Amino acid sequence: MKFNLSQAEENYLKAIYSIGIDTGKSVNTNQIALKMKTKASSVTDMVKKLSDKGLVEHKKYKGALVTSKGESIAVSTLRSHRLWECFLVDTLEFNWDEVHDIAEQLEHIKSDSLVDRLDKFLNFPSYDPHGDPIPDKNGVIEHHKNVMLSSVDPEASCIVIGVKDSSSSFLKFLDNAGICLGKKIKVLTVEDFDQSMQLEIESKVITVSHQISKNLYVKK
Amino acid sequence: MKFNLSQAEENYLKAIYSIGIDTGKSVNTNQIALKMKTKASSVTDMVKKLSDKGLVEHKKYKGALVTSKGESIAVSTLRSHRLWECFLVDTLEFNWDEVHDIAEQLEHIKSDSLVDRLDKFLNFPSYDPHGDPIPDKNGVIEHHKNVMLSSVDPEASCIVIGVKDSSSSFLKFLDNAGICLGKKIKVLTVEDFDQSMQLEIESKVITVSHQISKNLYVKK
DNA sequence: TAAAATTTTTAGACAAGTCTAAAAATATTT
DNA sequence: AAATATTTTTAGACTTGTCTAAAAATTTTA
Ligand SMILES: [Mn+2]
Ligand SMILES: [Mn+2]
Ligand SMILES: [Mn+2]
Ligand SMILES: [Mn+2]
Repeated sequence: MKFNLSQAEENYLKAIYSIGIDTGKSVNTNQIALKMKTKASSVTDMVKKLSDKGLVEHKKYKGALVTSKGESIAVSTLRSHRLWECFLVDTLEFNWDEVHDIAEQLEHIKSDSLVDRLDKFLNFPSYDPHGDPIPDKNGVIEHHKNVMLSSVDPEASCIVIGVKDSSSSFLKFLDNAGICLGKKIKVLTVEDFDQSMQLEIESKVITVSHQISKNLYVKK
Repeated sequence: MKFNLSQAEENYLKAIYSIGIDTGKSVNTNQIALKMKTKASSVTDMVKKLSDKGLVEHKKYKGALVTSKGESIAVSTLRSHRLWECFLVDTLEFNWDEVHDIAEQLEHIKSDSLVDRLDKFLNFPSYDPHGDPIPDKNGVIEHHKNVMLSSVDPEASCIVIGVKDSSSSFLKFLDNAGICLGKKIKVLTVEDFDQSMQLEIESKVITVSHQISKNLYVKK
């Protein structure tokens, strides 16, 4: 079967797929509505449509999950999104906080070979500018282990490998704080009251809220 | 006033603008319908809408013309289209017959600086892969003089500078015939009956129909 | 210039995707 | 196990862009 999906359908599939990956469970209507910034009733309509096309499995009142066909479409949209983000940052020299909304449009361009040629031109990158893994041509994607800065113990050091939130405001905050991918962070203290953290970054000390620390992926 | 136009609106504006440039006269509903591959009634609806927005001037039963606001949007869509075609051919190494339909989608991506950054990355090209002039940042566009191969006299020589038809089938024919931009062509004879032409291209002689010769822009 | 042909517009319908408000089902409290 | 609260679905409406068929205007022909 040949799938020529609308942008809306692709966006919903991506949302259902990624919430499903995060939680491991069946995805609720309201969770989808929240992610898609739309109303539950619109979600119900779309889920029905995707279910009719065999792209999601849906049990009334019990939420939805992508099928394998649905997953492969969602993953290829993610691949396209992340490669375009690489292009925008590496080739066109956008800042990492400017590219998400543009990639949100570019990911839907229909062409048999466009994304693969882009991949080749970019020299087959493994991660996008926000540290998210890029699926390969066959849809194989590495799932990283989701260690957040918020779970690092006092005195321990780690390296920033990704951001959970790609919003412009969060990324601008990180720019100002001197935090970027690959940067080494040492956790000095964690405040018991609000879980805010004192961090040492290149011999400067700063304090960040839990809101910040739970949106940064780190390793080691 | 801020214009956030739909893809359909941008495509109609481009069509009305380019037919208007070609003919110099007010553009008929049926001409637009033909170019847009749609029905006259749909054109009437859209022309009304564009007229309400002040982007075209329309007199009932008398056709439409873009206003200066409409023209500047049409030209900036053309600029985007042609720069993306350059990118696809020069950077991603597509053949010139593969890029039109992809650029038709890419031209509608909304971003304040994307097209200008692309322009810079491509080193400010003046022509797209089909020989069409690329408007600059301010919407200034060179209009070339439209000399067709079909109007060249026997014994005269000329150089191919553009194609009027960007369809894949026409461009593939040209590839097979060894005709590309910059190629020198000598007209040997013109058949009186069907205006077919005998051409000499790099010491090979070929015959082409009027259909072909009237779709090639040449100079000298 | 009147009849015929053509072009353009109107009228009404439809599909996609969204929304609000109300009904139905499920989950949580007591 | 009811009563209450929450979630999800349905019902009906709206927008955008399209279509067919019919009416109206314009142009061409005779
Ligand atoms: Mn999207
Ligand atoms: Mn990203
Ligand atoms: Mn287009
Ligand atoms: Mn072109």
